[in-house]
Order: sequence, then C-alpha cells, then structure tokens
Amino acid sequence: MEPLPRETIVDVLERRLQEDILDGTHPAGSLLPPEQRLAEGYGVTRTTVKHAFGRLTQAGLLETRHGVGTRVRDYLRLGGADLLPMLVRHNPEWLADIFEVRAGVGTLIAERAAAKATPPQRARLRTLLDAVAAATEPDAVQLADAEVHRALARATGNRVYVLLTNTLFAAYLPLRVRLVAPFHDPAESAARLEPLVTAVAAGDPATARTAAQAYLGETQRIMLEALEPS
Amino acid sequence: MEPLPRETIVDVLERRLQEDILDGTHPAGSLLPPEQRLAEGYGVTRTTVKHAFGRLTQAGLLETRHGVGTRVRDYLRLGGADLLPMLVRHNPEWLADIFEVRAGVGTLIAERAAAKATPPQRARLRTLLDAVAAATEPDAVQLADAEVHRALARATGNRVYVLLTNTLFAAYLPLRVRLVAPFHDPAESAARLEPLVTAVAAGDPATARTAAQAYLGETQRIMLEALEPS
DNA sequence: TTGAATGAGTGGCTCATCCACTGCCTGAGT
DNA sequence: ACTCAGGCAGTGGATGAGCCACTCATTCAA
Repeated sequence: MEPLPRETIVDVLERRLQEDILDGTHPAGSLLPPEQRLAEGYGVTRTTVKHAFGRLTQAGLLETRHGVGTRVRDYLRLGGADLLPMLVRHNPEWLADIFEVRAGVGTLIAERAAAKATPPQRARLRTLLDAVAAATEPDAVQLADAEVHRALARATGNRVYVLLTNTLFAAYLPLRVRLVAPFHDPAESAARLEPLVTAVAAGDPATARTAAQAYLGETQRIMLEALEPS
Repeated sequence: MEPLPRETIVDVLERRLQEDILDGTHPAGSLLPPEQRLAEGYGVTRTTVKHAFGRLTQAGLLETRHGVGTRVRDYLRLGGADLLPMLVRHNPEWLADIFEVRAGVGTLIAERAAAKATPPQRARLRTLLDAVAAATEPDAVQLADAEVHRALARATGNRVYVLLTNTLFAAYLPLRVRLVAPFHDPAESAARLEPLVTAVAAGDPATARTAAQAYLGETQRIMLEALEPS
C-alpha cells in the first residue's frame, strides 16, 4: 500500500494560482494582487497565501520583492526543465517536444551506457528486460520499460543523466494512461527493447546507438499517433 | 541597476537545512526533528520553519506527512534536473558530469538548429557571435557565449531544449568565475565558436554536429583543466 | 531646483491557538 | 493468550491578529 498524498488547502491554492498563471489570467511579468487581497478573495489566511507563494517562487513561477509585490516570472524564457511536468499537465501539446528530446538524449545515454556499464549493471539490464516481458497489465509493461531506461541512465556512470531521465519521466509518465499504445503486448514490447539491451550489454556503442534510435523513434511514433484522436 | 535579492530569515533557514541534508547531517530517508523543536533550536517561529519546509518540499528534498513528520527524500534516486544548481554549489565534483551532458546535448541542439532555424534566427546567431568578439571582460565574453547557446536552443524550435539549456546554465554559470579560462581572449573565443555558427546559419546539420563536438570538447577540456588546481 | 521627510501600501515574521491526522498503547472482552 | 476498540500523546495544518521593514510617490521646505 502506498501512503497516498493528502490534498491540503495550500496544495489547492497553489494549483489554482498555477493554473491562473499558465492560462494567462496572470500573464508573465504582471504584478499579482497583494497577499491580503488574494487571501480575502480565496477565503484563506494571508499566511496560507504566503505558503503557496513560497512554493511557486521555488518552482520558478513567481518573484517576490519586499515592499513592492509579487510578480509573475517569464518562466518560458528563464525557467528550467523542472517546469515540464507542470507545463505538460496544463498543455499536452508539449509532449511532441518532449519526445523529440527523449529520443535525442536516450540515444546519447544508450551509446554512453554501452561504453561504460559495469558487469553487474549489464546483468541488471537483462533482468529488467525480462520483467518487461513478464508484466501483464499494459500499465505495468510501460513502467517496467521505464525502469529499463532508468537503469540505462545509471549505467552511463553519469548521475546527471539519471536526473535528466527522472525529469523527462516526471513530465510524461503522469499522462501515461494516454500513452500506453506501444505497451499492450508484453512480448512485443520486450522484443522491441531487446536489441538495445543486447547491444549495451555487449558493450557495443555504435550498435546501441542505432538500436536506441530505432526503439525511441518507433515508440514515439506509436505514442503520438495514439494521442491524435484525443 | 539590478533589483538584487534580499536575504530573508526563511532564505537563511532554507539554505541551512539544505546544507544539513546534502552533507548527510540529515541522511536520505531519515525523519527530521519535529517543527516545534527545530523552531526552538534555530530560534525562529514554527511558521518560519514551515515556510522553509514548503520550499524544500517543492525542491524535492523533503516529504511531509500530516501527523507523522517530515522525511528526507532519496533525492539522488528520485530527484530531477532542477536539483543540479544545488548539488553543484555544494559539491563542484558534479561539474565533470554536467559538462559531459552539456557536450552531448549541445551537439544534439546544434544539429537540430542547423536543420530547423528560421532566417531571422540564423541572422541573430551572427549578431550574438559578434557580441562575443566585442566583449571586453572575460566574464562578459562567457556570458555572451552563453547567449549564443541559448539562441541555438531556441533555434531548434523545441522549447524543451531551451528549458534544458537553462537548467544546465543555472547549474554551472553560478560558478563561472572559476570557469572563465576559455574566455580570456574575446577574439579567440569568437573564432572557436565561428565554425559552429556558420554551419548552423548555413543549415548544414552534419558540419554543425562536428563543429559542436569540437567546440564543446575543447572548452570543456580547458575549463576542467583550469579547475584542477583548486 | 533640489532633496529630505512623510505616509500609504506592500511583504516579512512572530505569536498564540486550535484543528486534524497518525501511531501506539492500554485494557476490556473473547 | 488473543483481539480490537478506545483513548492519548505527538505531529503537522491552518488561522488571525499584530507588528516590523521595505519601497515608492508625494509633499514641502531649503
């Protein structure tokens, strides 16, 4: 059992403000109403508003100056990759851009992992590949597939690739119910992934590179096609 | 004049807690002392502690559960790329990993920009290259160089590359005083960058790719070598 | 014309207090 | 001996009133 999250008032307020910012109600660069007024407007305490502001500031959406006010940052120009989950949730159009980057970065990771993985890491990849084939639910297949890619990132020996992979997954896995198209058949999924894992396990960067391109391009195509109808 | 930042109590407390987490005083997975006790210990109000907690939670370092307590997340395993600025500041060892990713991603961006840039974007790159040559201070040269790379990311037409570039810059530009080595001579810096800009402006992905690899590999080498003595 | 003082409006921070949730422990009933 | 309902202690969630500090535009005297 997971300790599943509770929704506090601050959470709700934060999400509300976030949406008002992303959909342009509070455009980038504009000054938000004073905390006191927002608090009255939303029927909460100024303290609560401040808590929500603090989080949004940390997230890179707001900028507060003592004695002046709170301004909406130009997040698209100045923000970092951590904005992606939020942006995707608000506008799935971002998925196409994300998948292109996933394909590019995934190829780099595969190439590097083939060159640098340790023997236990190569063995671990095989195990995780078997887990993909053994999964039953499409959702479980997709998650098992994601675990393979996390392991690939770790196998590069470069922890930045691990964090980058986490960021990309955090951006599109929340929408995975709409992206299960490539994962309905466990055997097929595992077969599609197999050449990549084999090349990495064999320590062959060039083959890993082409295998990654094939795999990532194919799954990307299937996911985006399946997304169209929505 | 920049509106430069003020350091509030919450900022200080946040930084302090962050350091205590990153250096292992509060190891990943451990339960923090109750808010009341921390507040007494640091001589602030529980409200202030909560504000700091809120930001660190948003940053992915903490996890709070009502009625139980606040726990340190396993950020290295679960965290995203937004942790990088913090991690680098605390342990510059990360720079090597970051530069490797910068080289890989930078190459992808150059290739893609060469294929997709619009005419005004190609012209803009030339302008920014001239700005590098025209800069006088090494620091200004480095920042002008960074602007070229931001423009390249924008020229891909993929906004995720822009955010990714922002994340990487946010990670290592704060330490740029220790990384100015490649940028002491404006003319030389511009000359090193010129083949890349030319290839992108000409719309030649293959040449852009090799030019990017040469540029990124060279600057990376110089920066890391200059870093050694510290 | 200058520049010091003022005051309105804003965010920073504290305090005291109450509520809600969780986990454990106790003790009655089986 | 075992079970489980109830209570209880400890924790975070949220409030609201209050005071302080900062910024900026206005005012007014030199």
